[in-house]
Amino acid sequence: MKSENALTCLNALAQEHRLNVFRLLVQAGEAGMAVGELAGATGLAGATLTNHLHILRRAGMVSDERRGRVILCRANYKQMNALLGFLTENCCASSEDPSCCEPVAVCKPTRRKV
Amino acid sequence: MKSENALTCLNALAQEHRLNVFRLLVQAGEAGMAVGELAGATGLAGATLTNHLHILRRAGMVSDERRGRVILCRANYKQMNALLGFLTENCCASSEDPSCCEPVAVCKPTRRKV
DNA sequence: TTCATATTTCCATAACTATGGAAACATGAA
DNA sequence: TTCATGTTTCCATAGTTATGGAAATATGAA
Repeated sequence: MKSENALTCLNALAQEHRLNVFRLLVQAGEAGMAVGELAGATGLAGATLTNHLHILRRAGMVSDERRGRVILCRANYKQMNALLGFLTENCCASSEDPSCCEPVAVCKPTRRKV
Repeated sequence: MKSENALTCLNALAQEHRLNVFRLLVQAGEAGMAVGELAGATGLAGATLTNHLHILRRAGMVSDERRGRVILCRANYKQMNALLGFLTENCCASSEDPSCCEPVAVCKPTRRKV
């Protein structure tokens, strides 16, 4: 991920309601959440939520799919991982301090299919 | 890290010049960089840079130390790692999608002193 | 003390962002 | 077609953020 993209992603997440929406979508997982559900969960007015979703979409953090009248939103884990990759490289890559990368408990101990 | 803090950190990094400053400090490592050096490297006016540094400091991403007439700034890796931890948990923790966490090359393969 | 250098604070201005009402658009049901 | 529902677009307003000049502060050197 280029720093330009990372900026867009950081920006998308650097707002209370958008971070909240993203977390809700992460919790919802594959099932996703309809825009209306998100509106209910966050208490945001429709137009406001649409604006925030637009910013998350442009950043590639959220994708959506129309299902009849509702639009189902999902968190885009790939993009989130790309962002984490960027931040990790830009936190650790050029540093000589060996302790720099250590303490992050990076991911829940899920089985990895290496 | 609480989501309130994460927001402050995200916000600190979600700006072109601040991300740039932070990356420069990461590259500089332990040696750090003086405010004046940062001004030279970024081309920002003093007052502008001070404002950005203030935001990075408040977020705990940058610490500084006076050395005579210059003020030496350093990236705070601990805070960066805490932010990465927050994001990772909020990307992966509650998800049932096993592929979610996989592709992140989290840290450069440094020797770890487990 | 006086001076030069480094940085910050103060302040005004310009630019951007968040908010939400009202109208428009999209879809499916009757 | 008509209607109800879900979502977006349009637009104005209020609030926040970025920028940098000028003055102030801090430090060390002469």
